[in-house]
Amino acid sequence: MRHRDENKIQAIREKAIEMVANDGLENFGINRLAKTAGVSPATIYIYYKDKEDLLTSISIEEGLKMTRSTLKGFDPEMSFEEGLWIQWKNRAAFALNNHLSAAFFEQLRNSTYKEKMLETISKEFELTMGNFIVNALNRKEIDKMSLEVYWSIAFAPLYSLIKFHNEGRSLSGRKFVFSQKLMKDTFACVIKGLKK
Amino acid sequence: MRHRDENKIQAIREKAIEMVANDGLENFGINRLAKTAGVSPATIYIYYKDKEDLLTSISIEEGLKMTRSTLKGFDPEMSFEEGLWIQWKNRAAFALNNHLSAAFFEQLRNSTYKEKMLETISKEFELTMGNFIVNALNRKEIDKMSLEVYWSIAFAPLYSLIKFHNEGRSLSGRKFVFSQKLMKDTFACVIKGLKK
DNA sequence: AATATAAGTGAGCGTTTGCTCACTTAAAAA
DNA sequence: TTTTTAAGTGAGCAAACGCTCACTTATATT
Repeated sequence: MRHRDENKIQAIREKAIEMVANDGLENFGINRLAKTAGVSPATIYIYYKDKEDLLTSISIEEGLKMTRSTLKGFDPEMSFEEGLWIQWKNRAAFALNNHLSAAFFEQLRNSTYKEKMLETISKEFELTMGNFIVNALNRKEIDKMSLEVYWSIAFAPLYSLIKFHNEGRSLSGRKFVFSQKLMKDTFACVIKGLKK
Repeated sequence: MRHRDENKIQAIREKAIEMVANDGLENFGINRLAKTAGVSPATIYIYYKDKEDLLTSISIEEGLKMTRSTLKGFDPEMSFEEGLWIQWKNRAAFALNNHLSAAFFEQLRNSTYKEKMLETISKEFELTMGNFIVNALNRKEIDKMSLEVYWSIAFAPLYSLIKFHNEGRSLSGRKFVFSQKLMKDTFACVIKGLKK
């Protein structure tokens, strides 16, 4: 039996991420991917059932990477402020160091493929985060709120900053640059709003 | 000279929005749109140069509708809290009453078409919002911060709530429902973080 | 009624799409 | 060394794609 060529399988994954991140999901195609990855179209179908399977599989892998990276050094028993700050730092670092992965993920999160991937990924998030928020509640660090409201206040601002950074877009005249100080200031604002 | 049939032109716009909102940008096509709108493919090209022109034109129109709707009854001279709250209410109302428009806009905002549309739309936003934030600064209602940071803290949480609502997704077990009370609570949190 | 002009069309163009098939190649098992 | 198995391929299919063209239709102008 012939060995699987790990270079090929990795080229497929890597180029798929690159292409979706750079040219958008709406311009992504299997034939183009095959050509870019230096592989026959048929080879892709050895590893993935179809286009949808390829995109959802890769997005789940990348999503889990991102989630795990975000939770590195985090413990649900931590104080609310410390725990949230670690996640902000981790998440920002991932976005800056894995720009293509993050952009790919963002594309899929806003597409018709989102259901399958979010189902898988949010489970990991819910478990850890559910405990964290319950602990913070018990210690009376924050007010009672649903997980969705919590997410919207605690994480949405960070995601927005990252998006501004990635798009290189600026609302004001000057170019927007993501700095540690800027993140810390924004975090301070968010924490102030959340804390009792 | 024959008259333009407003029904046709409107059907094209309407169905384009509907199709992108429901099936995603990656499944949107001109032939399909023509069939759905009850029109010849060639007719579409009377009104729009090509597919890109159609999508960007419509997205700019819808985006301006949304922006104007959000600023209804708003005045940059208002107190910070009152002004921001009006925008929250307006923006939420628009999202709930114009679900398809909002979903269409969100699809394009996360695609390769975003540049052209955001360029046009954010101008209107910047002017009004720039004044508003400068006024709040002068009155010492908030701390100095860039427009991007302001946007990320003041609006990203609301957009996140709306997204949860539209996706019908729930992180917790129960289904997430967007209520006036929920919005008010979230707003209180955000204001608390922003106010001096 | 005749003419001019722009709206609107259906058939279909060349290309690209997702995907398959008959086939070759590499390596383990016999 | 031969056989078996799965990896990997290039050519190419049917369907869909974006878009155009020769044409018909409706209305304002002459």
